[in-house]
Amino acid sequence: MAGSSPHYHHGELRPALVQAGLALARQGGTQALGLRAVTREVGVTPTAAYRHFADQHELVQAVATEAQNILAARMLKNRQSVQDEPDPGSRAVHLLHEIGRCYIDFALSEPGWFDVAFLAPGKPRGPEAFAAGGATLAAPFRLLLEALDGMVEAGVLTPQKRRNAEWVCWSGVHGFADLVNRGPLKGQDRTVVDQLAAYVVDALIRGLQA
Amino acid sequence: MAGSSPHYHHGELRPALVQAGLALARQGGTQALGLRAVTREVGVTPTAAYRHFADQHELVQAVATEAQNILAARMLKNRQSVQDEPDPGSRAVHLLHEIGRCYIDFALSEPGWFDVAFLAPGKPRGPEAFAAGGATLAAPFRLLLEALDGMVEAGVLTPQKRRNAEWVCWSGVHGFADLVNRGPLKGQDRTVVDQLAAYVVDALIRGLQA
DNA sequence: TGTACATCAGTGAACGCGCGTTCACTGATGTAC
DNA sequence: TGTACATCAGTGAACGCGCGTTCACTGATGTAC
Repeated sequence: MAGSSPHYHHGELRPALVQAGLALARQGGTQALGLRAVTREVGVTPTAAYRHFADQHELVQAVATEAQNILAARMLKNRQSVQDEPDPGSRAVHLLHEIGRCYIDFALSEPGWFDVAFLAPGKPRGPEAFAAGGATLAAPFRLLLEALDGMVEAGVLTPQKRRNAEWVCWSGVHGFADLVNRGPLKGQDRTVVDQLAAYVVDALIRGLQA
Repeated sequence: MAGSSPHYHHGELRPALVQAGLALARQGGTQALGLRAVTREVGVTPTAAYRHFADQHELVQAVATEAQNILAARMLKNRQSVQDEPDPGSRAVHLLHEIGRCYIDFALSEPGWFDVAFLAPGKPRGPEAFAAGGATLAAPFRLLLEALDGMVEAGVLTPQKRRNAEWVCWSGVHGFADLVNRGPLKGQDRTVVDQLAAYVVDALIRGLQA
């Protein structure tokens, strides 16, 4: 790392820091994202980070966004596999199912990234960041909204039941992920957990439609 | 605190530390439970804690259990209010509803305690602690199981759908709580959140029964 | 093309901090005779 | 009831640690003439 004297002068330090942050977070979650740790990983002085981020929190935030994007990319990839379902209704339902499964799978297979992406403490903690904006909305959440809207279009979810549906979905998968990663289901067999995950997602979707 | 020289010699230091821990956690969550911070609060040397706890983690664990018990007590209290429902079926359903609502309400009104109780990192993290034991099972979780069993007895939930039902419930309320406390719903109006909570719990229960 | 200069992304040293844990100790408690 | 003693829950000082952030600086980059 430090051996090759990378010369970040007027270079790509910012993205390099974010990438290093991703690598560290993958192993150790949010708490591995010390400002010193990240700069050390890149082979640069701690102070250098302050040219690109106001403080540690801003760095963590950047890594969090990147991790969210990784999940979104996986969701999009999985979307292909549902595409060839002929019936629009069951295609829409399957898509939602996939999104839920993908969220949980991400949490299980990349707990460190999941931690940064969805559990990292924000600093000021206002509702603004997510609220209803659009640009600042987490990418995976946007895909969830699209999937739900798609169900309405396909006629498998009434507009009335569309209301608040996103919170039911997100609560369910997010909670399940947390129970498995840090709660009572921790250490359970992966196959058991996967079956349970499928069941939970099923129950959630049934709850939406009922 | 330190002024009155409390003389914990052969006294009640252990419970005093747990109580102090609860007080600190109420404000600052798990991260406020530094071993030094807790002993300082009681007015005692950091070293003294090691007579009662093997290490910091054991202290945190004790506070966590206490916080869980507080929630369980609240759930039991709310149970009374459902007791006078005449029909056994709708009583059982209402009870489950109350338990869910209670969990979420606890998370919202006592985020610090909720954090220690359900989000504090365990140290070794095995499945043993919760798994299926009984004594080591978190008290609020036991109440959830009872409520679900009650629904089966009352005939409003088939034994087949009883399977895994606890995970659907817990995932949903736990996830919702986290979304409100630290996620996208943070800072939202309390009345809005309460309505949303009721809707989510409704959807979950419907999902179980459908 | 070559020189003088302004910009600004890095360096290196230092700041003050609080943490968990250890060690040898002391002095109050409770017990045996 | 009184004395000698063992127990053990506390003290106080020290350990080594890594953290985020600041400051004055330096030296590479890119620009103007």
